[in-house]
Amino acid sequence: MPDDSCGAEIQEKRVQSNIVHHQQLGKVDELENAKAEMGEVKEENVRLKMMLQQIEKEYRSLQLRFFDILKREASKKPTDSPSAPDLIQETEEPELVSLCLGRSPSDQLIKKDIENSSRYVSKNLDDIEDHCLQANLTLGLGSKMQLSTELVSVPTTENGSEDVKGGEAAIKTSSKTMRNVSDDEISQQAHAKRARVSVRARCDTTTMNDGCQWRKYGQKISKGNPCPRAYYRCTVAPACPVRKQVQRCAEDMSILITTYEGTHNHPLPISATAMASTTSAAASMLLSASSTSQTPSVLNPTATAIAATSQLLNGITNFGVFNNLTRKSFYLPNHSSPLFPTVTLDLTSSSSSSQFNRLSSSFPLGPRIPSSNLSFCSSDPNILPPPGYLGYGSVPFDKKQSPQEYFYQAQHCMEKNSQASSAQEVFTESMTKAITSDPSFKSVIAAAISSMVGGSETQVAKQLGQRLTGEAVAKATFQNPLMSTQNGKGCASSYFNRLSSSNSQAGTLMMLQPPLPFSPSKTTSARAIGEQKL
DNA sequence: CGCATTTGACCCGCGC
DNA sequence: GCGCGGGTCAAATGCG
Repeated sequence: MPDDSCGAEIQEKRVQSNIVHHQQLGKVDELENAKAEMGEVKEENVRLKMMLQQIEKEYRSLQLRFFDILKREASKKPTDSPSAPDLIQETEEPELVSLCLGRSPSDQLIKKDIENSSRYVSKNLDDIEDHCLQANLTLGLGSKMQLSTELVSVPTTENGSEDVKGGEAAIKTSSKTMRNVSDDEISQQAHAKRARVSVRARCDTTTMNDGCQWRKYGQKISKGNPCPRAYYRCTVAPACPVRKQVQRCAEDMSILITTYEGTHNHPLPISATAMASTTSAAASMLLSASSTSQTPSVLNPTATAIAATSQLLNGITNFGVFNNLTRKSFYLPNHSSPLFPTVTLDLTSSSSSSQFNRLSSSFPLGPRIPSSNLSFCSSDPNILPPPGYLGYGSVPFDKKQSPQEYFYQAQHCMEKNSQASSAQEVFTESMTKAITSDPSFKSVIAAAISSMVGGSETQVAKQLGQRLTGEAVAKATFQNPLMSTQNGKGCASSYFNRLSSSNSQAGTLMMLQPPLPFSPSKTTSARAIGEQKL
C-alpha cells in the first residue's frame, strides 16, 4: 500500500512539524520569559542603585555632622565648660546617634538619652560638666562601633590613641567630675567598653585568619577546658587596644572560638574589615540589646541590620564569612563572664543552638534575651519561631509588619526553601523592602558596606555599581577575608566547603577565583589551602 | 640579629 | 583575708 504508506509519511511529517513548531513556540516563550526576567532584574538594579546612592548620601551627611560635632566638642573643651543648650543640642541628635551602631537603632534609647540629658542639665555646673564627659564618652563608644574604616581612627576617648585601659584610667583619674555619675552609668560604660564578640568557626589551624596582624602575648589553661586559651593583641598599630582570645571548644575540638575585645584605633586592611565590621556590629547589637528592655520577639534593628548587612554583602561580595554568618547563627548574650557581655557568632555548620541556649546569662544590666529568639539558624525544630511568624514560602511584605519580623521570615525562608535561588530572590526582595521601610538600616548598612570595601564611600558606590551591573563578583571574591592567611597560619577551610556546597552562586564564583586570592602579607600555606579547596 | 612565641610570675577582681 | 581564676607582663627561647 504505497498510498497508505505515503499518507502515513505525510501524517508523520505533519506531526513532526507540529512538534517542531511547538518546540519553537516553547523556546520563544522561554526567550520571552527570560527577556521579561532580565527586564525586571534591570529595573531592580536601577532601583537598588538609586537606593544606594541615597543611602550613601545620607550616610555622608550624617558622618559630616558627626565629625563636626566632635570637632566642636574638642575645640570647646579645653577652654570652657559647655552650656546647657549645647548639651541638649548634642543629645537631641538622633541622626548623630544613628551613626553609632551600638545605640542608634533604638528610638527608646535615644529618648532615654534625651531624658537623661534633661535630668542632668537641671543640675549644677559640675554635673553638667560631668554629663559633658559622659556624653563625650557615649559618643566615643559610638565611634568605637563605627564600621567604617574612615572612622576607626576617631579617638574613642579624650586620648584616643591610648589603649582601652589607658583611656579608662584617664577617665577615672583625670576627672573628679565622674563622682556624680551614677554607678549604673559607670558600670554601663564599663560594660560597653568590654563588650566582646565571640566567633565560633570550624578551623584546624591554631588561629582563624581575620585579616589583622596579631601577636601572641600569653597562653593559659582555663578552667573547664583542657585546651589552652591563647591571648593575642593587634599589632597593626602599636597602640591598638584590640585583643583576641583563641581557644578550642572543649566539646568539639574542631571548633575554634575566637573572642574579640576592643576596637581598632587605626585603619584596617581591606582583608580585615569584614570580620571587624561583623564583630563591631555584633557588639553593637549586644550593647543595644543589653540596654533596652525589648521583648524577645522584637529583634533589635541592629541585629537585623547585621543579618541584613551580611546577606546584602553576601550578595555583593560573596564574602564567605557573611555567607556563613547569615546561614548560621547569631546568639545574643551568652555572657561567659558577667563582666564581659559576649555575643557569639556561630559560623559552624553544626551549630547547635540548644547548646548555646544552655549557656547561662549573668548579664547584669539588661534582661536576658533567649538565644533562640535571635538565632538565624532555624533548622532546629526545637526552636520556636518568634511570635508573628508567618511561615515559609513567599514572604509578602506587610506594611504593619516590622522589618525585623520580615527578616525573620525571609531568613527562615532561606533556610527552609530547598530552592536556594528562589529563596535568595525572596530575601533580596524582602531586604529591599525592609531597608526602605526602616531608615535606621540605611546608615548601618551603608557604614558596613563602606567598611567592607575599604572605607571609602566612593569605593562603596563603585563596588556596588559594579555589582549591580554584574561585573565585580570575581573581583569581590578576591577580597574574601578568610581566604587570606595571617602569618601563614590562616584558616579558610571550612568556609570554602560550605560556600561551594550551600551556595551554588558562590560555588560558581569560587571557580573564577585565581589560585592566590590572598592578602599580600606573609603567605605560606595560603596556596596550599586554596589549591586544596579548589 | 631581630622578631615572634613560649611560659612562669605577677596582678587584680571576685567569691567565700 | 584568702584562695582561685582570668588576664597580662617580660625574660627566655626559637626561628628565619
